[in-house]
Amino acid sequence: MARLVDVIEEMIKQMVEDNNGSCTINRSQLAEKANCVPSQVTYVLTTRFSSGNGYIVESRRGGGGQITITRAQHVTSDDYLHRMLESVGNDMTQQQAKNLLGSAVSCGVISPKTGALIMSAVSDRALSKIDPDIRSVVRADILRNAILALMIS
Amino acid sequence: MARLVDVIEEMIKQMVEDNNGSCTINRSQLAEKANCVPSQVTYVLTTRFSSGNGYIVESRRGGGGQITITRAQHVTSDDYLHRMLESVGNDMTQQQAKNLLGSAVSCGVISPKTGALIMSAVSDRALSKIDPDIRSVVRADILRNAILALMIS
DNA sequence: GACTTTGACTATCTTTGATATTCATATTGT
DNA sequence: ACAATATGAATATCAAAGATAGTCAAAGTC
Repeated sequence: MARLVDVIEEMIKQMVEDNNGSCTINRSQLAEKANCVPSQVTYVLTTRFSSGNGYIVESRRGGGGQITITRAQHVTSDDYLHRMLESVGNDMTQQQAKNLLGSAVSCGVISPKTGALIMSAVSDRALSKIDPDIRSVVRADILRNAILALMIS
Repeated sequence: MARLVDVIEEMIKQMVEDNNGSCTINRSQLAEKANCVPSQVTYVLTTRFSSGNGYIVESRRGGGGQITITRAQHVTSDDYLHRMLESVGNDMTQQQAKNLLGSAVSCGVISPKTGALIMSAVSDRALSKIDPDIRSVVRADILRNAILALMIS
């Protein structure tokens, strides 16, 4: 029942933490360990380790190819918030928002309370009255404003 | 004949109460158990578990999708810490400690920074020099003392 | 008439696999 | 030797299939 994405996410995070904030993996090997196809690893990296989530991912193909995941060192909260702001695109699903805020919370840039507050403000429930066609766009708007408010205060 | 809404409402409330004020369900499974269509569950959640009713509902679609219902109750930090203290038994594994602290952090009772600090203090890594036979017992001791310190401060 | 029940359709997230792209190294032609 | 090419070994991409939950309107019930 455990989702593959969660398993792989946890494996990578563990390796990063166990190794001073950075780790290098072999995609095929990790896929084998997690018992999945290699592209699943790529999926996890794009959905859970984007720059918006505070990680830098570099890779190389070909013989001896590899992927390096580094937890970004954010000098200041302001810096982090700026990057957060940039990573909010034109639209954003609930899940994407959750990931983004969760990362900010786990980095200590915002408090859990603040994270929960913002999350509740951009949840599908809070926005249920909005036409689903534009909901994700509205969510992105609210999120950008919230982040700006954090930057000012 | 009891109405379906009431049956489902009761089932969910029971689960929430049985599980420390929060439970996670699978919509289809619950619908099957209640012998109804899945959307009926959604209907109950909207009409009986709205934020106005003191509940927070979060959900996720897709594979492994789920719905989490949380009773929003006001518990003082001190209450929480007391319960935490009680739940630390005679011994505690690293994972149990992680779960306990994670919950406290996500409830906002302690900051992520504090959670990480305590976790590092009771990690297997920190306690590696201790005989594995008594490690879990020592961990529980440290944890109890740490929680007491939080309560006093 | 208000609330409940149902089900077809939609939206979102995950998993898989086929194909494309890139890189290192071996091979070949001159 | 050198440059060009072929080969094999990785990773990236993308679309289709699968798995859930949400929406909405019509039908049913009290």
